[in-house]
Amino acid sequence: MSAQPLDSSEHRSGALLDHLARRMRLRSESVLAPLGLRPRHLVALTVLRAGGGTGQQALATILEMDSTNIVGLLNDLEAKQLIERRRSPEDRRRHVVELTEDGAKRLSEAECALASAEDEVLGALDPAERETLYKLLSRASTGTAVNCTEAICVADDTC
Amino acid sequence: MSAQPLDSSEHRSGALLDHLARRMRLRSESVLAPLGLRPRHLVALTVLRAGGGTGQQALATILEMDSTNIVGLLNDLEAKQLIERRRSPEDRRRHVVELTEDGAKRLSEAECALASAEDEVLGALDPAERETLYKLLSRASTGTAVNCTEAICVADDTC
DNA sequence: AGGGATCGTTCGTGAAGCACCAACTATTTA
DNA sequence: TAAATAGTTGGTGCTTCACGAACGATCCCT
Repeated sequence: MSAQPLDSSEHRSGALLDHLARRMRLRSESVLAPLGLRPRHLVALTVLRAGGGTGQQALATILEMDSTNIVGLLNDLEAKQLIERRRSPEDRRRHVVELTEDGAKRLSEAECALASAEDEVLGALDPAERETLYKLLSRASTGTAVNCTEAICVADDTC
Repeated sequence: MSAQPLDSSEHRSGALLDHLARRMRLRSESVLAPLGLRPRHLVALTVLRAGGGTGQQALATILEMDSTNIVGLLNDLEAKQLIERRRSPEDRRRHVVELTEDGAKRLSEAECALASAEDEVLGALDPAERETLYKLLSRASTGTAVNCTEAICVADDTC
């Protein structure tokens, strides 16, 4: 699928993506530590916010992680009461994972805390460009557009 | 520097960046293996192509890696004759690192080989959007625009 | 009711990436 | 000459991660 041949000018984003993600992650770690979160957790929470109510096998597919490793990740998050696992009524084998209120709040806090990190890494881009970047990344990461009705960053003082 | 306060709508790209980079990296590894390269090598080569002729300490700063680990990375690349270390005439302590012809060629090959991976990961974006993404990432990663006079993918059959 | 498949879970193992420290050489600079 | 800098080497330990094996619970099909 998607055998669309690109034009002659080949601009591969892979390495750049990797590079920027690394730089972002390095800064994120120190900022996120006081919140008890790690970059991976952030990714998971973000995905959950975007497409909540997924079983954790589906989550494993989205995050492209081994399902056994998903368990540990979710254990962390559940211990902190940022997510909830509920058994699906339709299929009681299934654990439906959802963000709790605390989780959404913590995610917003984390995003606020990351503002300075992002300013550093994306310093060369103006706000409009960052918004464009966000939209592109968002579309790419979910395959479908993520409706932006969340994350108003109501949280605390740091913002 | 860059204490520009963002507007009210908070869209943090960090997690998405991480997510996409991971997906890309997973696919890249298998594709790159036959070329004897790893994603990290690709990143280094890409940075070198963009801002060649840097000392390796500067490289460490750009890549935000420990300089001791840079050495190993460059050793790999030099052993494959993809880069050259030359002593700077001005400061003979310094090793100026530059892409060799082989290196540029190999990089192009690698980028071609990554086309399918990128198609998968960025499948939701059309070519114009990918180009936009590339430009944004490129600007962000170097701080300044990268002149796009390279990587015409002259290489081989796979492209 | 029985049998096979599926979801989540736990445990363990091994490889890889990476930060960090310490020591050394060659070279520049004060 | 002494101190600082660029690169190199070697080692140590932490963390992440993929992968395998086994298990209970549950669904689905016959």
